[in-house]
Amino acid sequence: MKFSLGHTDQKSAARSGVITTDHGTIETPIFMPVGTAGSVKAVQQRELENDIQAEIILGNTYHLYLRPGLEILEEAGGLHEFNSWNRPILTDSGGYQVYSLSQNRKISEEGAVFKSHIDGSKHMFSPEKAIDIQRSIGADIIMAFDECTPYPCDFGYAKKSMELTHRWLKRCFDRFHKTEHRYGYTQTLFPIVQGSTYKELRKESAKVIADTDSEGNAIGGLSVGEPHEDMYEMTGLVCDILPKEKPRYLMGVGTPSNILECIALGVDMFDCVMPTRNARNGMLFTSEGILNMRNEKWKNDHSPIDLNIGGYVSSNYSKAYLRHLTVSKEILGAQIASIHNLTFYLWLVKEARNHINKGTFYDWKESMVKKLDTRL
RNA sequence: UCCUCCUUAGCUCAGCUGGUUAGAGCAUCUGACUGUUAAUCAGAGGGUCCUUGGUUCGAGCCCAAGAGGAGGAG
Repeated sequence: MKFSLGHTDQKSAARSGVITTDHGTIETPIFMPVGTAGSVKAVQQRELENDIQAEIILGNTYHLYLRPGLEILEEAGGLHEFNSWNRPILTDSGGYQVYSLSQNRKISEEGAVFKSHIDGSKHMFSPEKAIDIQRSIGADIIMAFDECTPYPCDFGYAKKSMELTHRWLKRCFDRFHKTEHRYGYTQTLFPIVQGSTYKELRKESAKVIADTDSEGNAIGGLSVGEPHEDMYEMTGLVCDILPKEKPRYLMGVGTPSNILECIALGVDMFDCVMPTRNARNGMLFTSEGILNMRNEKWKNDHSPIDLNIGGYVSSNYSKAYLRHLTVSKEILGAQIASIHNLTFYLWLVKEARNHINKGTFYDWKESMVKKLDTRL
């Protein structure tokens, strides 16, 4: 993997750049649609490529390991072959499941024991295992196995957890360096900053991560329920410490305005389930603001979903039609809403990139943020 | 013409030997959702209990008449 920095904004830490992987290039800042189980829910790969113009998507170690399982993925020749997506893929390590499946797991120095949410069976995830699985999946960017702490989290636990994540990180790198990519495409491992909402822990963690020989770095443990100001403060703090010449990935973020604010703080990569999950639940993000498609007020609104962002789906289907599909629980409603929301997210980061390159990012961001959080 | 059964929320229906403010599912409306255990979850509104009269301290429930519906007999 290679990262070359483009322009940097004068009034903020925002920057543009290009990531080069064996599966193609990614222009940053970028939003990465989440495809947990090898599928961006309700969206086909050709729609991701043609309509949404996604440049990289996510997969999830825990979910793919449980289903379909590594044997099938290896048989297929890796996830790219299996799901017919031949652009870059990033896999999360299962670290987030340490948080989200907290009812069904136990953490020790060795790793985490999970009870499968599918059949209740027990599985051990260690840093080594997380790397091995991600070698089998074959993503271009793979993630260190970490513990994502909940919010709120007391200082003592946050510190202990961060230190464990750091020890796990060393084991991840050891395993990563001792193993090879499987399918002829190189892989790169991103370490993850933790430290909850404590400045001194975040600084400490960021220094540890900055000192690794990684090709890119991630910030985890945010957007788990903390106030936005905390999220921005931690992100800004960490970005100042992480090296400029490596891409910065803020995991799990976020709302459209979260993304613009964090681009301003120096983040290059984002992923979030929000555009897809909320789409399936009837919520649309548009260039004018947020709307709930179930609301009665769209019943007779025959105007297109969003004319400002381009794309077939957003400029052809009307709000009234999408409301009808949503209220009727037609599958097509979930598909249209998902494609629209992702098209919008990709449009948003592309606009950000263009404004960074033109030197007009900060003022544009300030005016956009107000609009994006408006409830229509 | 007679007999039997039915009538409770927009719809389909619960509602005990009569006893607080009549419930459910669906539908409607509204909200939540941030490295997906989620096409999910939560909340709200909505009633002439067919009508009228009676019995009773008290009736969705018992009695009478009527209205509407379903089935059966002739």
